[in-house]
Amino acid sequence: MTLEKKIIDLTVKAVNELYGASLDQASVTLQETRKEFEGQITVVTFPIVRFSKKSPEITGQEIGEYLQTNLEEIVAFNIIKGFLNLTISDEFWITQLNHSICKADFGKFPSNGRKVMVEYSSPNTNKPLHLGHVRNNLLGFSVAEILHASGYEVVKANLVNDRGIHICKSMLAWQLFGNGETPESSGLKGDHLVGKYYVVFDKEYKKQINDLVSQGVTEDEAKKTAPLIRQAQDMLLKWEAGDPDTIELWKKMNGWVYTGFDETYRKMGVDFDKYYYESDTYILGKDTIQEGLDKGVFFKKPDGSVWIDLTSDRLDEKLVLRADGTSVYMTQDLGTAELKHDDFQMDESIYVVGNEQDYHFKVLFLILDKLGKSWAKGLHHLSYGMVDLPSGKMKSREGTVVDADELIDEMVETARQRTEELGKVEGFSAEYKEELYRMIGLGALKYFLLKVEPKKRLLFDPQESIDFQGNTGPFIQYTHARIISVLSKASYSTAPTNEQRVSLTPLERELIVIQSKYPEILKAAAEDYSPALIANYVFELAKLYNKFYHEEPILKAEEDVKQFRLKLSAATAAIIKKGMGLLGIEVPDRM
RNA sequence: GCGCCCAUAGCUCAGCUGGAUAGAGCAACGGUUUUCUAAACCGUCGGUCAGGGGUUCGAAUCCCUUUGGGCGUACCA
Repeated sequence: MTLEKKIIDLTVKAVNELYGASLDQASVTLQETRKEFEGQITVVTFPIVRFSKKSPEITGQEIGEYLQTNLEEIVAFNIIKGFLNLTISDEFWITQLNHSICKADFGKFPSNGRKVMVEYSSPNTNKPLHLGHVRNNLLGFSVAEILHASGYEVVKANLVNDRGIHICKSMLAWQLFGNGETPESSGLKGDHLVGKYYVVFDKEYKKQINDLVSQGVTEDEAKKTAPLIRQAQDMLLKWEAGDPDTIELWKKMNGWVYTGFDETYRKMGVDFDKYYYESDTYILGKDTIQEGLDKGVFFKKPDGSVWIDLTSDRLDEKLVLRADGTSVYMTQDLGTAELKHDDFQMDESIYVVGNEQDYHFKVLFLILDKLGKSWAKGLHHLSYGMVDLPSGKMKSREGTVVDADELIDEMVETARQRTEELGKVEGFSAEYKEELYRMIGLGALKYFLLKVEPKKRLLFDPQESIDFQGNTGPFIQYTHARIISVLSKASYSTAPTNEQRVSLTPLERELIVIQSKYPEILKAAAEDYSPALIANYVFELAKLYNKFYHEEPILKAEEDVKQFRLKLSAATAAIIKKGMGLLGIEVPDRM
């Protein structure tokens, strides 16, 4: 039983014995004691005052005395303005360090027997990945790691959007203007090559629209009748009909894209257990529609289209199948949800998708619930905000995007420059240097994107967004390297548990207190699907360690103090490494 | 029009189920290296938590409302 739990139980008991009232556990509020006061854990007495019918000060005094006599861990207490601050014995904290924090499995929860799918990335195969996708990928990967560490079995899935009119646009443009260009002949990465033709399509298409408009056609009409869009639509029909030439072209160009994506994924350090392709799943969902009709959840309009009425849930009527029997987005998402569940029988399923689809997922989950799918309540949309540039929103077709590959390369390059300027690479091998620059550059980028709450929009200024000082990835990586350096100077390997330490300095105590919070932070991050909680926690830990490092000597301390501080340092490094690992960020031993 | 989300220091962000004088980082200014990595540490400056009501012993946090921004409201995905 945790100390917090003991305090809560005893407080309830104290209220019962002292005031003859029954207080429920939830109304005992504990919080961390503010730094300026003595103590580590604080009981807020205000909720108890109505039972004690005494002033907060007297109530605190009485509860405090009761707790101190009945809990050996509490060695002192003080009351300030109705806040009962409890001082926990140093012995308790030392025991925490020795018997919990130093364990290899600290912060790793045992299996909870539940399976969760995290679907993320879900790219279109007509253009390379950009900064927005990077946020998506890092979020998805990190959430998967966090859920795994908190006891889930995790399946990472990627639903690739590999078909549709937008794919045909790239294919058509390549066919018309490509002159047989290939990744090999052009030296372009496959996804970039295909993306180039997506832009070409748009340019040529606009040209045709302008021509038509200048001939007196309205803009709307021109958009619909321009030869290029007609050809693209024809191509889509041919694709759906299984025309061999079209399929061959599609396979060839998608193959280029996948090769490119694989490289980008590898660079970002993300991976997947299962790929789904929309070219397989887009026909799904019709059975579900029939099921819904049979159950009376859906209804048919006179034209034959199928709808669901969600007005009683304060939403709209929503189309789920066209009059001609073809699918809409919702149709295939219904089918895909069933497919995924049939494949894995997971208890929960997380969709990492941008917040412009909030409404879609709300409706999707609601429909599945109305269809009586027991697993529908385990579905969750992890919605995240767009990444903005100083110039505004990113738009692929207009070329105002921050390309993922370029961004990563630039980050690594900046890391190289910074590191060399600091003159820290003497004696490092060429291989290690490359590895280090990659770690730091990527660490900076990942931390920058993950430290912000997912649902918030994010402003990315290429000129100044990514720093290497303060609340950044490199700061935390540096702290880790520093600790490893001290440990290696002391030839420290394993933690002795029998040093004679009995009292702690304030900074040592603070460090153990914050270290012991790691498991609950991990749990909260898993519940909220929020890597940001981990990021902010690790930063606090690193910051506190740096202060400790600066103020209290380690190697020059007396032997038993030295051993203790080494152990404290090793524990800090281990938590930093684990925490950063949950964010997909590696930490170097030297930098 | 309707629905959802956001608004905290000059900038980028924390702030747990309401709790003590609202916290970091960056930027600016000033200090700290013959001592374990100065990508660090310490200090100064900086806020009517968008505005207004309400609930409460107590509100950045909950409710209502106004304003500003974003997204959605497609037989696109």
